[in-house]
Amino acid sequence: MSIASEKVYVEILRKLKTIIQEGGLQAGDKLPSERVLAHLVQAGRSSVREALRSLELLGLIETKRGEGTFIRPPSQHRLVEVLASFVLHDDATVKDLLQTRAMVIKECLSLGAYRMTREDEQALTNLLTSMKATEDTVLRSTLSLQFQESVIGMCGNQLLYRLWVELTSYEASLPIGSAFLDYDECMQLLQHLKNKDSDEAWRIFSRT
Amino acid sequence: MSIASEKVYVEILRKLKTIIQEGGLQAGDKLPSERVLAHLVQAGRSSVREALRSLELLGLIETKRGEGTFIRPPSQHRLVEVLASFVLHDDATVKDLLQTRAMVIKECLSLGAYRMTREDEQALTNLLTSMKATEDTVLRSTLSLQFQESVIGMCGNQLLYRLWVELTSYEASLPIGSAFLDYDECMQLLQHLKNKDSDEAWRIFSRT
DNA sequence: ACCTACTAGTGGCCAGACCACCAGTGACCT
DNA sequence: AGGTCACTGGTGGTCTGGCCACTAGTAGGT
Repeated sequence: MSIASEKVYVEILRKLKTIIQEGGLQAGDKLPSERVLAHLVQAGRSSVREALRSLELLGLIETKRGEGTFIRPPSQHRLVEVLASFVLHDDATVKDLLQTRAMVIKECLSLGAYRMTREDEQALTNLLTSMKATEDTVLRSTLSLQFQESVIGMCGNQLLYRLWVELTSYEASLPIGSAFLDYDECMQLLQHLKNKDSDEAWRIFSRT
Repeated sequence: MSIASEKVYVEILRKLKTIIQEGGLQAGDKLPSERVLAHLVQAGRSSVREALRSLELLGLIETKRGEGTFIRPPSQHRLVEVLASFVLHDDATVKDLLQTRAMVIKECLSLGAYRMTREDEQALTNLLTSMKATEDTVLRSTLSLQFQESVIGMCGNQLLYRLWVELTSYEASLPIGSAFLDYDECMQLLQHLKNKDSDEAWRIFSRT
């Protein structure tokens, strides 16, 4: 037993993280099987499963019966969403989340406006034309989200980007939700970014 | 099996939620034992444990060997910690970290400046006098940290506060010099906050 | 009245079993 | 040679039963 007699599944989580890091595993990669992991970590399979289950619930990994366990891309995390589903209707918490998300967006915009390259511009423009072309509302909202994701990503700060992803996945699960921007808004957003006017860009988000 | 042949532990989570709601269980209350739950939910104990473990990782419940499982108050939820442990350590660069922390501080200051009460002011002043009184450098830095912590906490956003805590503690573990404020800086900070001048307050932090 | 030892109940952990499922493989038939 | 199909090994999904360590309450002794 370790010095601190820590719970086994927490220990496993830690070791799992080092396994992932040292193995250089990326999103989509396959983890060792539960039985192998149990042997690697010198623990029972059930303990390994307890650890994996925690991660699965959070959307950090995905398990497929008959195939294996795979690492999920950050865009599929459900950290905030899960917590929110259990802590119901806490107004203060909701306010905190929305407030924090707003802050992240604002910061990403002000960083991104000055980092936007010609390629970024082109990619965003392409998304816009795709948006205009389609009538499928589902596809439209997907593109809208992709547009936002690209804009946020331009900030060049991986940490902020992932924060935004987590917080947004929560907002999307809200009944009111609707974190989508329509075509016009996206276009204006792009224009403001071209002008490096992050304040105006932010206004697009805040006026909903 | 349910219609969608959902995974048992997810089903258990759902039932658990209804058990909590219908039982009117509050923070601090004790849940049924794992064996009882297994019987209630018509599942094996290991599946129940997998569900409970997920909740424990998030800090939604607390398990005490020999006693039982208890519901935790929202203030002890571990959303940020878990998020940080998986988002922070792998690909987060130092630049991202500092940038994000700076943003959190800035936002907390601008929120906090307008929420500061007489009590807050008094508490901060007390900390300042303690700081001035001591010569012990260790104690001084502790007080400095406490001062910052109080300032950040005034923003009234638990999420932001905990983000700051995580980011700061992580930053402190880096070889980079840490961010303590000396007595004079704390005093100026307090003065700016009194004037509700969050921009000037922020300058104290950013000039290091 | 106080301490002690016992007991029942709890979570912590594990080994093993069986199932459903998937992918690859090889034999078989055309 | 090409295509089909049953088989097989490996995987996660789940349950059972067991043993341990720990806690709190209790019955018993002093």
